Amino acid sequence: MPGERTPELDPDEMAAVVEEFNGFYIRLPSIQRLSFTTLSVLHTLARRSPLRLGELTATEQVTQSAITQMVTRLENDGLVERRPDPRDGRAVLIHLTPAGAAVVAARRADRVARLAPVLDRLSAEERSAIAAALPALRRIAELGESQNEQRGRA
Amino acid sequence: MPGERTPELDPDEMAAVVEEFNGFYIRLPSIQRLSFTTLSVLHTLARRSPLRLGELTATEQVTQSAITQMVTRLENDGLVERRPDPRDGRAVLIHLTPAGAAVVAARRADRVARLAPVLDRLSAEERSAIAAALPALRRIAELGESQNEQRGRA
DNA sequence: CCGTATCCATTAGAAACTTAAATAAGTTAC
DNA sequence: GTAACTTATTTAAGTTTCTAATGGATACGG
Repeated sequence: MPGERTPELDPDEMAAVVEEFNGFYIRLPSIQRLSFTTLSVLHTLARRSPLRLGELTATEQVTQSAITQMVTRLENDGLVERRPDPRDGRAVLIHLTPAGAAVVAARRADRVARLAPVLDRLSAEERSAIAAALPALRRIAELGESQNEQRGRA
Repeated sequence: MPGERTPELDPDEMAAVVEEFNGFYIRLPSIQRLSFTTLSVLHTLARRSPLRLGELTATEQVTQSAITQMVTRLENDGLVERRPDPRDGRAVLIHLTPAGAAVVAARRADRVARLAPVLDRLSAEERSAIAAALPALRRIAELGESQNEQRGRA
């Protein structure tokens, strides 16, 4: 049909839905022995490890002193590792260890296990609609990240 | 065409994308004076207020004592209000005040203001894909919630 | 009623964070 | 090369927020 209208994307509606969805999604994992900030650090490292301690501080909402202390705790727990940065002797590179990656993976697996049965209750059309939107959501994350890097530099 | 294949929705991929997207989305608001748990409580109340203190405890990952103390702080700040439950003399109903609702709304507005320019950089197709997926995402949140209620009862 | 369970508050102490200042080592610019 | 800046650690005191344990009031079921 010629006059077919592509659906409009309203940022307000999107924000409302995302918050609603996240309210559900965030509560999916059953295991919750680590604090929110700690999990956030591990998750950040899971996506881009190694990271300098300063870079890690920039992504989280705590002071640099707090990150230093947290990394020390995580290192004692064997979840991360400090290594020298060959390109800058002052810096420290924080690496996620296999054990640390396992924690993140376990949480992901836990979420998937609880998410999958819910997805099964959707219609085929609903599932395809979500599948079709995933690349765009991924691209938002990419665009937003490069934007934040520029914000950080300013 | 007859053999058209609807795209498959892989739970693992969805979890990966959602986490990636959330990494961006969570960091959108600039104002960050309240702790994560506090914001979570306010947000929960924004969707379903009033709530008994015990119900609030069930939704968050902290002890009942921590919720009692947090509600006291929030009450001093004028963001929530304690009122007796007419149906149960032991219980307390936590109401979100207009000031509390304003905090949640301000955060939402802040997010939208930062989200909108990123959405503008997407293609029209990407935007429609997301718009088309929103109802399904909303339904997941609904389905997941009723499921969690059953989990809570068990 | 009376015992028991439920709901919330209170207390004390622990954990994690902030601020601030001092240190140390490495890099950069002149 | 030297001064100025950066990066990270350490220490200490103070604050916030959490847990654990206890207690008090109300509801509920024989």
